[in-house]
Amino acid sequence: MTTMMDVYDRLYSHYGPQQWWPGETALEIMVGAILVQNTAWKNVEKAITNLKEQGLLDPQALHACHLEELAETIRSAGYYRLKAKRLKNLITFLIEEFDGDLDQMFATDTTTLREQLLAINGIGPETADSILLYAANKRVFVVDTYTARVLKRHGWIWAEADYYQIQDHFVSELPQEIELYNEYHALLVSVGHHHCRKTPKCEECPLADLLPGGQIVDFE
DNA sequence: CACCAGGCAAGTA
DNA sequence: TACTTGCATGGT
Repeated sequence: MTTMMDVYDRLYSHYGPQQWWPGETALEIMVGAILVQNTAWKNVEKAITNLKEQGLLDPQALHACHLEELAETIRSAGYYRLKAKRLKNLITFLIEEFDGDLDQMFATDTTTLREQLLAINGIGPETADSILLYAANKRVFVVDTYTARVLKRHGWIWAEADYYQIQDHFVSELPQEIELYNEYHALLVSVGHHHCRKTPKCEECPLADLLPGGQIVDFE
């Protein structure tokens, strides 16, 4: 029987420590979490560089920036008009509820803050949890597309499992430690980038021998 | 050329 | 509730 800890050990042995999130400040991590929605990280990097050059990686500056100017600055991240609005929604929340103070925001009870984040238009479960784990340093397990694919293709969860069922699968099996949650999600993205894509390359995957019958359980 | 990327919300029935 | 569609740039 394969446990989720076995999977972690294999991924860690193969890929090593991932040093996530790839961002300097808490604000940069939150901005990145929105910009990376259904988008390659490479496209987000240029957008964040542009924001830094424009001096926009700051709560007050973002709040003061016009929507159209913000949209042009983050153009390379794709869905740029949509994401400009989503960034504005998050910043407005930060300014109005916490006076633009991230430490004050992160001092909020985790369950309450999660509900508040989910109430913001443009922030769903993965974005909220990414912010909580990687920006706020809270003990929250992040689930993304790759995570679902890895578990479903290996038959470790039923194909119809939703976000919260997948999240519970990890939380109920693993030691509940922030560092483990942090590293595990990053490792799942890494194996996703290399192998567990829509057209998977399972041959050299560190989890290849765990496939049921050596076959991919196709659920898409 | 087609396909995909570290989602989410709104519309339809 | 359960599908479907729009959003968009940039790499393979």
